[in-house]
Amino acid sequence: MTTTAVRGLRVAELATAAGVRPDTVRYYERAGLLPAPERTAAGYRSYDSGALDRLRFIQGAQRLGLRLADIRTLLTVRDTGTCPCEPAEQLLRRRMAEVDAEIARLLALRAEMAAMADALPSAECPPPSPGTWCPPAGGGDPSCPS
Amino acid sequence: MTTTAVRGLRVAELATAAGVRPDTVRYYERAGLLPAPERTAAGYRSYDSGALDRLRFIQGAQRLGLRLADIRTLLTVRDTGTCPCEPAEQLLRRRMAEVDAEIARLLALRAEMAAMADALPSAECPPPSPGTWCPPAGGGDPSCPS
DNA sequence: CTAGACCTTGGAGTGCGGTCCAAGGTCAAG
DNA sequence: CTTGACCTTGGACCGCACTCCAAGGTCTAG
Repeated sequence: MTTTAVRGLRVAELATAAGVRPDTVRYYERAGLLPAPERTAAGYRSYDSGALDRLRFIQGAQRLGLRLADIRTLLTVRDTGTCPCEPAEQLLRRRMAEVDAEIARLLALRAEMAAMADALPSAECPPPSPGTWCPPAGGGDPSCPS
Repeated sequence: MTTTAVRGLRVAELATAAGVRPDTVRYYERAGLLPAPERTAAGYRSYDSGALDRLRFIQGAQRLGLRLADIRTLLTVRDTGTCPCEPAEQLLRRRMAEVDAEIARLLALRAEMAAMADALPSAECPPPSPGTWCPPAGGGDPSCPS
């Protein structure tokens, strides 16, 4: 057998491999997302490649917009040996609904902003007109130009 | 004429009129978004309708996603008597670009999530399969189902 | 006159996900 | 043996926009 003395990754190596900072790795440990790793005689954290997988999973889930608390839940389920697909699917669907809502909101916003930008051409405003405004955004108030 | 002793709004009245909390109004004052209002003999803040306009403007700008610091800049310009259209237009365009980028990001994300949701049908996972996963999201890894 | 609803202030806390710090220990190169 | 790069810990701090708190003052209805 290969002697299993593979000298685990130190925290900075793991962090670099995943593209995060050492502090972030330690933070995840404190937050319960990464298990406490083995330690060298000197007390240094020593990670195996499983930790990198886990870290990458966290990043993937985070990219979807899941919060660390959700991700922790998923990881906890997995750690029981159960596949976390079921909770993951729920989170996924919930998050998809959120994303859809956000897209809709932003599209509406974008349209509104475009209309606004139109309404102020290259805009020469009569110098002192305090009290009126450009972006009150609410109910059509192109009070500024023309 | 109506005697102009219109008894200005107290902070809670202004806040209610705008749909925010009194603390928020005071916070805006501290943050330099609302000018220090007149005070009654007892030291109570007393607002006129201009404050409500201003507050509504802040809300409109905020709805566009502008940060309070940006809004303060706009308000500061206006307070000189100059129309803030020019800075407003810059902020508007910058923010539009941000919104566009965010929309694009979310659309890509949504597509990815939809593909993922497809990939886990109603998903019966072989009970203990730790190490593999559902949402690592990175490079196509439907490791969980089937 | 008293109860209760409002007002004042400065400062602390919230949530989220980190990020930085100081004081001290460890390790490898030169 | 020294230098410098790493590691350890607990805790403070960041940004953002609030939100809440305590301790005290004021106002108004009954």
